[in-house]
Amino acid sequence: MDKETLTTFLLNTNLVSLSAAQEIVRQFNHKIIPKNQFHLTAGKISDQYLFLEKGYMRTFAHDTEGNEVTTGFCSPGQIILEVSSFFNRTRSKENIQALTDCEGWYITYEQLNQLFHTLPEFREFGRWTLVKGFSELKNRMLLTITETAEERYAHLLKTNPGIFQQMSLKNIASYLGITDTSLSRIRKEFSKK
Amino acid sequence: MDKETLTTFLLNTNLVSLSAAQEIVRQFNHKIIPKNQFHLTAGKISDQYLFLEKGYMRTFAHDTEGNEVTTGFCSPGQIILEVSSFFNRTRSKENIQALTDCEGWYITYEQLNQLFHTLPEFREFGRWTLVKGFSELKNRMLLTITETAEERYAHLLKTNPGIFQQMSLKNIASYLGITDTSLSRIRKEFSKK
DNA sequence: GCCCCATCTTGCCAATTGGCAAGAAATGAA
DNA sequence: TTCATTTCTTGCCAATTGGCAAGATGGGGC
Repeated sequence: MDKETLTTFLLNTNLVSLSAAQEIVRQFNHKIIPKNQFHLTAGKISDQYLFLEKGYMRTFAHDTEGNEVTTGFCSPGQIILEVSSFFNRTRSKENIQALTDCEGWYITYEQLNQLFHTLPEFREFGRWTLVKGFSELKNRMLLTITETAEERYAHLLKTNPGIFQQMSLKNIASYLGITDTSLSRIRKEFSKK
Repeated sequence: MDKETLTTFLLNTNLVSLSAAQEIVRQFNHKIIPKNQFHLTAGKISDQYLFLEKGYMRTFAHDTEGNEVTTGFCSPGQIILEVSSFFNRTRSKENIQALTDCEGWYITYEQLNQLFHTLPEFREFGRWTLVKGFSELKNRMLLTITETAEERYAHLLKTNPGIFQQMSLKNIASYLGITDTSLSRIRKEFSKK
């Protein structure tokens, strides 16, 4: 149980000094989430700003017909939270579930604000995290409305092949915005090339 | 040329006091953007944190084949910037163009950071802005991958009918992720109901 | 080993969307 | 007004994706 990975992560952003990183890291608490358990459940207020050290998670919501839709995928080395719920203190519409046994470090909303207040460097880090998440979502949005399902599949396969080891094809299909039937067919066509 | 709308906007968030709002507003500079002119051009670094007081704008990017894709729509009373470019000081991939004669108030990146540094209340406001943009994009993403083009059209018509007065159907089509031909057909079907 | 259950694939057909080109309608300039 | 240009609609057909149900596959428990 050491926080080296988190410290390295903070330092690699080039936004926080070593001494600041150490002070930040001191606040984080250890967390273990066994496979299939939830880090966050829809209806609750997201209150943990989590750094995922080991394992994989997915986020999912429900569409207007009540079907489960995978909205995101979390790999080790990422900050994980439901932004809107966490910062607005509102009930989350999303669930965050462990796909494998997971391990990480978290602080509460209270602790985060305390750190934001006392450490400008951590504020910078927090902003960087938000901006990064925002940009990635924007890229995904552009791909989604401009490319075909097959192109989106190819793109995912190229940029994030690891997903296919962790998440069922059904979940990947809903993440891509298609049915599992279509994904299966696309994979068949794709493997011929 | 007065900044009342901006002041009201700040106060309505319930995040800034009147005295803080007045101090913030003092920093903003007036800006006029005639119809069809660009507020931001792809390749440039977004350096204006703009409050749009009058007029409408759209943001657009280019897909992998080089086609123009409308990625967003800006109405009066919104903060307008290319988040990633502005905060990371990187070249924007997006353009922001006036659809009508526009008028607003802006501060530079430099000024924004100065205000963030001296006024915690403005930091709160800045965070609120980012979180709001993020949540809206997430909602749009969920709609995009779960609903049909017709449902997305109906949704847009319901939540933002004003767009249809400002933006061409071709631009609205690319915003919805379909061709103008399909949108035309969808509108025809839709008007029968 | 065997069975059960969830996941994945496939076949059939329908619905949605795209591509292209021609024509209609609206807009703007002179 | 007239003309030119852009925008929008429509017809035809092809490609993509969905819905459903049956069958194949594979992993976990006993």
